[in-house]
Amino acid sequence: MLSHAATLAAVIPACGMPADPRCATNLDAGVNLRASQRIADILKLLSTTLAPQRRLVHAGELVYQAGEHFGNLYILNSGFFKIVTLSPDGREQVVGLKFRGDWLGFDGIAHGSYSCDAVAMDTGEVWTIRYDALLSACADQRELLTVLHEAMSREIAHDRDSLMSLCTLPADARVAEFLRYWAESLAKRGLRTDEIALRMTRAEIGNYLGMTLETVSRALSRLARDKVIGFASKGRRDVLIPSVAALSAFVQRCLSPAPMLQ
Amino acid sequence: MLSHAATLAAVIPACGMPADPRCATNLDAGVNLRASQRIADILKLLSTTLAPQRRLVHAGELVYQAGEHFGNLYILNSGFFKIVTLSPDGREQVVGLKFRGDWLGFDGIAHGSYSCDAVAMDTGEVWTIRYDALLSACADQRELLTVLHEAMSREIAHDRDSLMSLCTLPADARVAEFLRYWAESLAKRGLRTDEIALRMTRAEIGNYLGMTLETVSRALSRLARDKVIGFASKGRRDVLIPSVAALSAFVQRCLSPAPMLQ
DNA sequence: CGTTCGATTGAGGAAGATCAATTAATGTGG
DNA sequence: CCACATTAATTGATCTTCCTCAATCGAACG
Repeated sequence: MLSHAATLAAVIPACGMPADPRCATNLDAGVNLRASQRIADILKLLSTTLAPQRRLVHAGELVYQAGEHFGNLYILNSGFFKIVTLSPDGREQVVGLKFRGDWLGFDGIAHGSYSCDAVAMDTGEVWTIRYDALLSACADQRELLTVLHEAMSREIAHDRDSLMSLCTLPADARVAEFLRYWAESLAKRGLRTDEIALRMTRAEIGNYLGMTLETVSRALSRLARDKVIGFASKGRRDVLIPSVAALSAFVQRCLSPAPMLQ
Repeated sequence: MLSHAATLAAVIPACGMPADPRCATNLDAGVNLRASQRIADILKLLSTTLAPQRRLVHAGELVYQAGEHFGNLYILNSGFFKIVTLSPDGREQVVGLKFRGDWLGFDGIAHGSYSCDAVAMDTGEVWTIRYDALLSACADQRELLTVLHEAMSREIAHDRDSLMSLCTLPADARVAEFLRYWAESLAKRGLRTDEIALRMTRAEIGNYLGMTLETVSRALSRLARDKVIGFASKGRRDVLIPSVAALSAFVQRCLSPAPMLQ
């Protein structure tokens, strides 16, 4: 059994869902520990070399705003944030979610002004770094430039993943994948994933995933019915995720039209 | 009438669609001329300071491949390219289109290997730049670093626009917006936009826009029926765009449910 | 000249949007 | 602390959009 799993892993190295869920948990534990440590290291590096201005923000407050003159990049030390763009004709769209260690404001570099709003979804700490000061510091410290480019690269790669999910997954799978990504993000920051507090309304989730709030609600109900997720005792805002692997499995099940139970 | 339009423009300053199309054309001509010149300047700068290896690629050939070890960034001197990602479970997705002056390979910086394929859609010239050589050059020349960061920033901002289109526009509008973006991209490179050769099949366009090839075909037929686009005499691959502003107007018409002719 | 691939168009069906009603959670002022 | 108002979530019924399946047509190519 173990050897079979090992063979599978060798054949499909990029596959995110090994046969044995416990195996995945153990593997991921190591990966997440390293990721969590790396985020901490980077924050420490930035803190010591740049002495960023620290700012506490509360739910609903803006880190920066569309149209505002670009001059700073922001790094999240804690909290959860959403990136919202507003089109000229009034369409509003959540285009990103940000966690501890993530950078904000890259979109401003090219245009000279930010093209979106960055909104706190709960209380958090934001570090402000002047872009020109960062560039100066990068001249001395190559490590800093590497960190910056990695952050931008990761954002580009992740946006492409989002595009893929939007284009290829049916609604139920998109919701499951959304929860999986949220749980993964928490895990990579050393946080619990068995009970997560989505700080977004169904409408916000739906907006982010390109569907209506009713469809989100139905998808969540279906996930709960299939025991892939649960709801916390108080309210249905907090989601219980017994197994992140089960979420991945649900996504795959949506894609294979073969064995659809009832 | 004119004063009414002027009032509207004042109220909605960010609106991309002035009342008088000729006005838009004249304005855009200036913007595009500057954009075209800027692209040429950047290519010249890169060429002189980095002496990149130049490589000719033909339709269907890969610039780089998913999984390949990261070491280079690529700059397009000519041609049209698509970025394709393949998920572990076999879903294939066109996640980007690239033109002269665009950079390829940013996604590789974070992971250490590219996460997608870059495929030429016709004959073009690609410049290869070693990433570490680029960083070294950036240490001496601040201008180079600015150019690099602007390119990454633009990619991030554009990915968000794509996300917004996917999430908020109905199929017909998405196709119109796709054509508008393509035309805009050509204009910014000093190329004609009244007759454009889409080097993609309906299936590829549909994949990129998150819809089926039949829906793309029907959308194009509808656009042609409404005289927003036309088809070149030979075949229906090449699209005639008498007015880019008319494409924008069509997108807006799809969004306002009010005056739907028949 | 037939073969193949891409595009178009139609008919039917399914996923998801819209509309509407109900319930649950949250907050507010008395 | 409660009655009330408000906002969020759920669920059902219906309708629209888009997908799927299928047939036809056209262009390119050996």
